[in-house]
Amino acid sequence: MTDLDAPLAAYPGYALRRAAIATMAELSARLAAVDCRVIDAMVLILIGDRTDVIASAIGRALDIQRANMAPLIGRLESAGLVERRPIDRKSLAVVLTGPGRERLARVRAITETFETELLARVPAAHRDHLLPALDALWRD
Amino acid sequence: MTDLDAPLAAYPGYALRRAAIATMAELSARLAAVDCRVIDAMVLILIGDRTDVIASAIGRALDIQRANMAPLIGRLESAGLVERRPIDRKSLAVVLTGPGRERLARVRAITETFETELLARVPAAHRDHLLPALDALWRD
DNA sequence: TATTGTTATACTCTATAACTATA
DNA sequence: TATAGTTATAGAGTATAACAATA
Repeated sequence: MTDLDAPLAAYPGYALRRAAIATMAELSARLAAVDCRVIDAMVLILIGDRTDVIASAIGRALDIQRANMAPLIGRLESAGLVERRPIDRKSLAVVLTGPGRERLARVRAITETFETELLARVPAAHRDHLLPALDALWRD
Repeated sequence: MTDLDAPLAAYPGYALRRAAIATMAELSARLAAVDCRVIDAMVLILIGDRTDVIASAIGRALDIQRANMAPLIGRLESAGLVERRPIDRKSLAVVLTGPGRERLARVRAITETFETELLARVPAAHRDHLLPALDALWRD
């Protein structure tokens, strides 16, 4: 039967929404294998080897409200993946633990595979345009 | 200061997520002026002049669970924008009312402007590649 | 004065299960 | 047997307000 969403098909905003929902659902399913959510993976990758990253800065970089960082980091800490290290008497660095670094390695492997496959699904003629086009829509 | 999200910057999946969240937040803010959510706008545009569209079919087309269609259509009905017309003793067509068609006209105007501006923000060299690239990521 | 971390809270969105009724 | 509509419910995800403590 004819596509019922034909009236929306020409809108890049619609395609952007549908593509993001579909791909994030797929990534979410893959990260479940290592007990991580998409947001957890982003935070772990962002921290990496650094020992100077505070929760507020992570929130600003990923557009997560400061108030929502507390339970997020708390969950990662409860899972033994990160620890809070005092920088001064006000700020706490969020640092990966040993198990956190092991988890990051697995998260990186899943993410790299996912991103490679995502890009491979884009026809070659359009492939190199995707990232710059998307970046123009939110980095500015 | 250096971008804290540098370790994520090369991932198209990350850019896709950020771009979708940013653009949908903008569209959401604009549609609030006519008391519509993004999902409402999509449903109104999808229905248009048709009188043969049932809630389940809308759900399949937009990837909304059947169970979540009931309150969604109920809300549009309470707002006087749609009515339910029996097709047979099992199915109900969701049809725009007079006020629904007026609202749709305003929604279309906002959406067209939004989509035009969205595309204008993409550098010309990449512009025509965006929709086909995105479509490849979820239509298949 | 601005920033950090935190708690509490409310709202939206979404997914699942279960039920009734009809094609 | 499959589909349509509905209700109830639980889990994410997110936004706001407020507070104490420190830069």
